[in-house]
Amino acid sequence: MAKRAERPGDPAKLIGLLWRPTEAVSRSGLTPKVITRAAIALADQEGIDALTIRRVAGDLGVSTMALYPYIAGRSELLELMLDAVAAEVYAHTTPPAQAGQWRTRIEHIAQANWDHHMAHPWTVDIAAGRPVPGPGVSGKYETELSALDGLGLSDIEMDQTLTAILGLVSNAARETISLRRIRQESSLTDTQWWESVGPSLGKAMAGASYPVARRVAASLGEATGLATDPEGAFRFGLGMLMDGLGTLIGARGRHTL
Amino acid sequence: MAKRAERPGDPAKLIGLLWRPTEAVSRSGLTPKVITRAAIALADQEGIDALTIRRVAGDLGVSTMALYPYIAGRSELLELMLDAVAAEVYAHTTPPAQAGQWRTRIEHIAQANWDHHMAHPWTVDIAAGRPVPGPGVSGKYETELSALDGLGLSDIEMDQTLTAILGLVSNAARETISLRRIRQESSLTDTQWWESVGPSLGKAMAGASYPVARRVAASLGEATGLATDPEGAFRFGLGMLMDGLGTLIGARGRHTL
DNA sequence: ACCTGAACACCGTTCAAGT
DNA sequence: ACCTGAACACCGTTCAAGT
Repeated sequence: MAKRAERPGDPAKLIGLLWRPTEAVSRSGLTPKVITRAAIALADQEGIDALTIRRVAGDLGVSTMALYPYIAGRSELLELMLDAVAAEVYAHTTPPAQAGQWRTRIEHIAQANWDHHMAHPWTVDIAAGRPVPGPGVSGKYETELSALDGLGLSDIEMDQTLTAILGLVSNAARETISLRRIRQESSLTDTQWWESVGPSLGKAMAGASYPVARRVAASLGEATGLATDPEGAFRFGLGMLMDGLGTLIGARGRHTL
Repeated sequence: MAKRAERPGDPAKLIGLLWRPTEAVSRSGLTPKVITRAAIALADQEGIDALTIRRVAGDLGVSTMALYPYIAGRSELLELMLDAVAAEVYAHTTPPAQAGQWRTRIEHIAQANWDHHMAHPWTVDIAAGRPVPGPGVSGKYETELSALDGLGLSDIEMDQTLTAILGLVSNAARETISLRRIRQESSLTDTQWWESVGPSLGKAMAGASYPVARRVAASLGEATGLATDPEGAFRFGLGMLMDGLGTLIGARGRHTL
């Protein structure tokens, strides 16, 4: 974990980059969009740790410092990347009719975000600070809120419901992705890992006893072959959340409709 | 983001460190526990980026390389830290009676985990891979599953429900913490940030129109003064989740009880 | 047996210099 | 106007050497 001397990032400059990126092509062919595209391709293929300014510049065939006038710095580049992929989340998708079942609309949102995280795994590595004030993120937010509009929720409840749904998705995605990475790096399969850990763990745990945990872990292992099943947890959790939302909407409906 | 040459980490060695750490005190006074404690103190105060092997060694007054025989490497140290703080989550807490309301028990779990993340903000920065096979994490898991036991859920449903609850908590915690960090670093207050972003954003967005997003953002701004309210979303989401769980348990109760 | 220090192959960003 | 290269102050981990 290097110090990396990262600057906070200038919001006004960022707005310009997000909404009115320079289209003018200089002698090297660099533009904010070209750089952002190269950075996304790199992060998709090799992960966030491989995403260094030096590497992106190398991939584009220019010196490291050539990028700075176009992207301001690393944190701005990350925001440009997030906004660019956010614009694609619902691009290749036909949304369910607004007149139909709200459960279908919510499942559509959850699935699109799940697919999004799987297509761009680095999205789960970037800590969301203040919202990215760009066209991609704004359009995504508009699409998602619209699916929750007209159910009888207050504006704030709409935002909170959406946050809860997306939180469930990104949490499961984060765990799934980091499990996947560890599997790749460790060169141990899950079975091998358990074989390596199991016996010493059994001996080490000899004194202590965790009756419920032991029972649940055994059931999980039988059913999934794993000690943890983030995607299953996400689908189950989403179902419960929608059941709760149904109760809330239903109760209001009796009063207000 | 440096390459950092991080090794995957040896599971068998880790088990030993977690369950039977060397108590023998060498001439420097180093033990796994002493090192882990120093690392936690550093991460609590200065964050995960400040947690370097070099810094921990410096704080302990030894050379960098003196730590390696005791902790194996950085990734093992992180797991030792996670297990140590996991053991503290319910330590200073009186759990609600198992005979009482299950909602109370779930709220207690959620609150304890929220407090835990706030006390040790670096816990949201560490990607959970395979579960940490230590006494702290195992004890925490046992406590939490016990609170969900006997409700009529299957073992797998118990695990998935718990994952959903903890996911909601850690997601809200992660957003709250990274917002807090950005506020500290940027030296711009939220109001100043909006004043800096607002006008240029208004001009930039002139063409596009996001009617629902605009309305919801305005309501959020009025109510909370913020563009995002992770903690509110977490409490609202947890309520919905528990409503859904209640429906599920109730429906089964009618059949099975 | 335990600890140290140099070396390796990296970071993001600055600044002055080149074309 | 646009791009380059050296420099700064860092990383985790290796290995051989010291006490």
